[in-house]
Amino acid sequence: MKDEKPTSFDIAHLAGVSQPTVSRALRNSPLVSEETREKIQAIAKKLNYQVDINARNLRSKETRTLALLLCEDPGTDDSLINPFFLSMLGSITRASGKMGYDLLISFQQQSGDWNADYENAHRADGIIFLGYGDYITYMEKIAHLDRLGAHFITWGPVLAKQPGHFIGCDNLNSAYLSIKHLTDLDHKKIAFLGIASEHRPEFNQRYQGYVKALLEAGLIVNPKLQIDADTSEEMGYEATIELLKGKLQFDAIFGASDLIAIGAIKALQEHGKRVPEDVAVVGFDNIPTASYTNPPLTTVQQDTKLAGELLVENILKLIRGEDVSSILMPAKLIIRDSCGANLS
Amino acid sequence: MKDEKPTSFDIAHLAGVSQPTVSRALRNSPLVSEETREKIQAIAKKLNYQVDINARNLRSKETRTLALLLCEDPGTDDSLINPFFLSMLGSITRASGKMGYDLLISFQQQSGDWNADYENAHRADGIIFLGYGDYITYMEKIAHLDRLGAHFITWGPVLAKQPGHFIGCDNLNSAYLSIKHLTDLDHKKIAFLGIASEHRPEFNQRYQGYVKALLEAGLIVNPKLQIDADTSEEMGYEATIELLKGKLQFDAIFGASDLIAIGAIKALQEHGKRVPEDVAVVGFDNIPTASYTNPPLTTVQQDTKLAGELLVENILKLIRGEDVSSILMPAKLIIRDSCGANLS
DNA sequence: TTAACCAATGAATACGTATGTATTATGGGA
DNA sequence: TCCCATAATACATACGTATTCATTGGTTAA
Repeated sequence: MKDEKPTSFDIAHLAGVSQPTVSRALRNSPLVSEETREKIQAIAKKLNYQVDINARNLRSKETRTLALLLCEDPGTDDSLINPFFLSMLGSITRASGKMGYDLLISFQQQSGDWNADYENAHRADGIIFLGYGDYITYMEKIAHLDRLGAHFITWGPVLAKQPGHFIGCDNLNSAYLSIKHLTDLDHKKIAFLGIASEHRPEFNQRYQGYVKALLEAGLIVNPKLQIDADTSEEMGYEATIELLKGKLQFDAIFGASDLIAIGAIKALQEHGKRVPEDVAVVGFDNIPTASYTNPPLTTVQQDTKLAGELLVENILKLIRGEDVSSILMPAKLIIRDSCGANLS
Repeated sequence: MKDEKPTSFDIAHLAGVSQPTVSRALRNSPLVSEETREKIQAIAKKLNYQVDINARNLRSKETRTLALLLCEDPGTDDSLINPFFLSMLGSITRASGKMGYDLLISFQQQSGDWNADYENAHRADGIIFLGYGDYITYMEKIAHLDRLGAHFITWGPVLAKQPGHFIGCDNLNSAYLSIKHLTDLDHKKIAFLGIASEHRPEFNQRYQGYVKALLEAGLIVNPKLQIDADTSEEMGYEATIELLKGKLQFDAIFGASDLIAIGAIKALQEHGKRVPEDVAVVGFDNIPTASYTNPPLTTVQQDTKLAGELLVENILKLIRGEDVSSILMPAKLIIRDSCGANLS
């Protein structure tokens, strides 16, 4: 029907007032009389008027938009994302909506210039990093962002003396609890499937929890039982094959993520090992599929809903210039059948 | 270090040219000499200059942003979204990024004023609806959007004489294939779990495919074997309980979505029915979990990657004013163990 | 009665970019 | 030599809003 979007001038004209008065009236400024405000708001409603976001943002230098950046693994080209991230994504979307912020989502290569595209271009007031790729590389980028005064927060491992702000799972204690569960069930030769290098500190922290639990149970830590595997079913599968090919005995596997654990179960079963009778398995993340594996996977549940809310809450604090400190989130062990029953 | 974001005027000053020349140089306009352009671009790079998106959008009345709207079911308050939608979301994000568009994501109540917030406010050039809630209600909203000349496309059932533009799965034929698979395996009393009303046309289409396959196999269609269930494990579970409580015999269940089928399997097994020996089960969507249920679920795979790409491609066509027609996407039957082996 | 004051509104302007028009310089053809 | 076409650039302005400052009319206190 109407071709042209109405502007505040149109409304001003119709109401017989000036444009600034319209602007004020629509923002419920106390500077306009109640009578005028009501008249203006009625006209605005009738015309289906909406403030032009771009004009407003240009003028007020604020976007009320957050950017969510997922670092894309160059390897995986198809659209299968880590289900744990998807769950986080859902909770972040809701949380930012609740706070009146729009959410801009983007997949980025780690090689890209992250800041350029978002805050610097006034596209968003702040950035939430969900998957950041390689940690060492990320740190270099962070340093740059920080120098530019960008507002950003990261879902990732909380370390000492870290630049930027992080919210992450208490990997060490969560992994510790998992392993303790295994040792309590009398498992003695527990393999760790996951990258333990500095490039993946969250896995590294889980490895530390693993070591702590073993030592506490009086068991020997055998580094040969640690096999590198990144978060995917394939990597978990292959790592398990490698383990099976080796000469070392093992009676349990800690998969540093559910996908790894799922791949492990598959490999074990294909090679005639029963889970949990021959080999117990635990995972990490509690992705939806974890309760449907056969047997159902004992794993560590991360509270993605709370995590999303905290990420949003804290990035908003940063935007407002308030102080923020990194947050370590406790996780919970979900016990299912993949570890076997307590034999004691 | 620097407090103020540099503007095109700053660059112009440094380069000894005017601001419009900077604008043109950065957009590679043929109106500026190569020499000038290179000088300007070098300065821009050094200053880490980025065009202010808001100013550009205000001026050019274009946002290069798409909005993705998920209609939020008022019932489910937590952040567990339908995994099928999450998969679509991932593919849409990638596709729009590939086309140079930003993606704005929002969960909406069906009661909200969808258009107001996005295109009308110049926040996005077009809208992709992923979950639209109740179809009848949605149609009313669509009519309004259409009248306003909004650009939008919907992932949903393709029907005759539909306003707006839809891209959706070929529900009828896909369900037909599933049921035919069951009848080929000699199942005769097949239940349909899913809402078959006009409020959920995609389920309705699946029901039509179900009917078609039964008739073709010379079987009787018993409406009592259709039980309402919306897409969730709980609803599938409850519908199956209802089925079990009834006096009707059945030897197979078609779950109108994987989540329904998963709930059905759970209910069946809890009540001492073996799957697939006593009751075969098929699902729809091929969510990641489908291959991990016990037994693994035979289901219909939707090509979410292609769907996401088509949605983005076509909304861009609409934005450019090109013609677009609705698209019906073929799906593929994924045969797993939940239907049993061919007995013939 | 008058000065000071407050409430309500209008006028002017800035935000940073993109584009239509005007201007300058340069070169070629007659 | 002069004119015109063309290339390159500058000038002026529009986009729609929000804010600062100025103005108006009416009210209160001295």
